[in-house]
Amino acid sequence: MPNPLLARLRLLSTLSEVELAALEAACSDVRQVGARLDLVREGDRPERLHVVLDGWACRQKVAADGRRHIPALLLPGDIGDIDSLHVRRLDYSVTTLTPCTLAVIDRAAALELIERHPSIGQALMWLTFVENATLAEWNFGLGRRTAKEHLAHLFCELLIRLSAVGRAEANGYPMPLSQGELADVLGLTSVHVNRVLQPLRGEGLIELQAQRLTVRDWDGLKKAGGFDAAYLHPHGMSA
Amino acid sequence: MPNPLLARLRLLSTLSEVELAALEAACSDVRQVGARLDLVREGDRPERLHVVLDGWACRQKVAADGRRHIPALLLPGDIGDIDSLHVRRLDYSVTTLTPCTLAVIDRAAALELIERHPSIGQALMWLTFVENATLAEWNFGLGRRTAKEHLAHLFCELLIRLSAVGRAEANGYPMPLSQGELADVLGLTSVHVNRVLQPLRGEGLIELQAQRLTVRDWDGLKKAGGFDAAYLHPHGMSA
DNA sequence: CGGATAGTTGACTACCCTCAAGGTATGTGG
DNA sequence: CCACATACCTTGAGGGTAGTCAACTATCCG
Repeated sequence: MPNPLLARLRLLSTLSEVELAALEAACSDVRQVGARLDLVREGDRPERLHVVLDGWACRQKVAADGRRHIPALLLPGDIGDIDSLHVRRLDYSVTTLTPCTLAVIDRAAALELIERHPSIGQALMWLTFVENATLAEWNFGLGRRTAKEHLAHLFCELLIRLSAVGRAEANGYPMPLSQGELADVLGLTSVHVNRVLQPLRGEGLIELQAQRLTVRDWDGLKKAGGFDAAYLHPHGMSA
Repeated sequence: MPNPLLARLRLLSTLSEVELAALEAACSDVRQVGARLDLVREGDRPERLHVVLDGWACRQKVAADGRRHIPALLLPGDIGDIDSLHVRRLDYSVTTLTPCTLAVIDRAAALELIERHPSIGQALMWLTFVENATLAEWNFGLGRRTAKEHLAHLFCELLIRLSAVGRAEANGYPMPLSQGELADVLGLTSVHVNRVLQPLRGEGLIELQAQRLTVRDWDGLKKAGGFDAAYLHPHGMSA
């Protein structure tokens, strides 16, 4: 199975083959883990970075009273805890949502890699900027979009992101999240996610069944979510 | 007037005096600008970085129908558009909220500075991670906190951030945002901000008048907002 | 077949929005 | 100095989106 982080950076960054090979070598410690498992926990002092090679994971924050929020979905090619490089205390947990294949990189090894290949550092910084842009877009969704718009927008984002790493077909993709997990992404309750899903289905924009989302009307879905992919920087560092 | 970005990095990063001096030299192009001015606009191809030396600015996104959201408040010591380093199209505008003093750094010069001093690149990456953590915390506020909790949380955050750059006293700070601007941060309407402000005043947690916020009961305010400063990484890169 | 998890629906509630009006503060020009 | 304009703040009434609580159904698995 090809490494989706490499596939992504080969297409989007300006890294040379030598640098890509060095990064690939750093991803040699590959592990399989089950679903619903904490890879790191809020408050941990991070010593390892986790690259998602296959499966879905998320960052999550849980308040003292149990309120839960998911500020990031981690898809193949994403680094779950990239800030472990320079931050000494994590303020979120990284949790698998499905069984995952991960590459685990020692923090010290990653820092050494960046020192030897500054371009890799730049590529990681670029990834961080894209995450930042995504977080800002989610902010807008949480504050200024209706639940229906927000959900449609999320479905659009996931199609673009999964396509970039070869995990989607033209008209759909696997959707392993429960309505409760979608709610924790969107800042809603599972009941309301269910209710908002119905008009999206009824208007013929999507189908969602058996852990699989089918986009029936891409233009309509984009319009319903006010979606513009620019914030995902789909053309990479140099465009 | 001392450079607040330097003050911050002197305290929080592991930069040497030589590196700090190099960064200071890069900040030599200082400009004064008025309030409510766009420094860069959504869609721009960025050629300059803007460091806030004094005054308040923000990142802002405006949808086609006029809905507005502010995903970041930029205080002295913040870099308004740090992703200009590696991103070729901005997906937000940077706008001044008050008259500001700015240092303007040419993008190429900044890249050269990082190449010569990799530690400066690491410090900037750390700043980006802290921004990221702040964005994630705002996400939680937008999705999972009530309006009153969210506003209290924001007031707490601003006290910590302004204190770090010497712009707050022990019990308060200048608050130049109108209720409408606060609403665009919190994903509310100005009417509701006004209503939520009243219990915070009535319970003796804060005073807010004449563009100045006074914290009357810090513990109470923290409790009302569920505030824990850890996400701001107030002890810097190495702690 | 039994148990657990997830999805669906209904009734009721509440937080926040919309629309509208009036009040206060500040600045400007005559 | 006053008249006026312009923001911004405050308050009220009514409505809509999303939450809560609860029950029922569907699906998956051992």
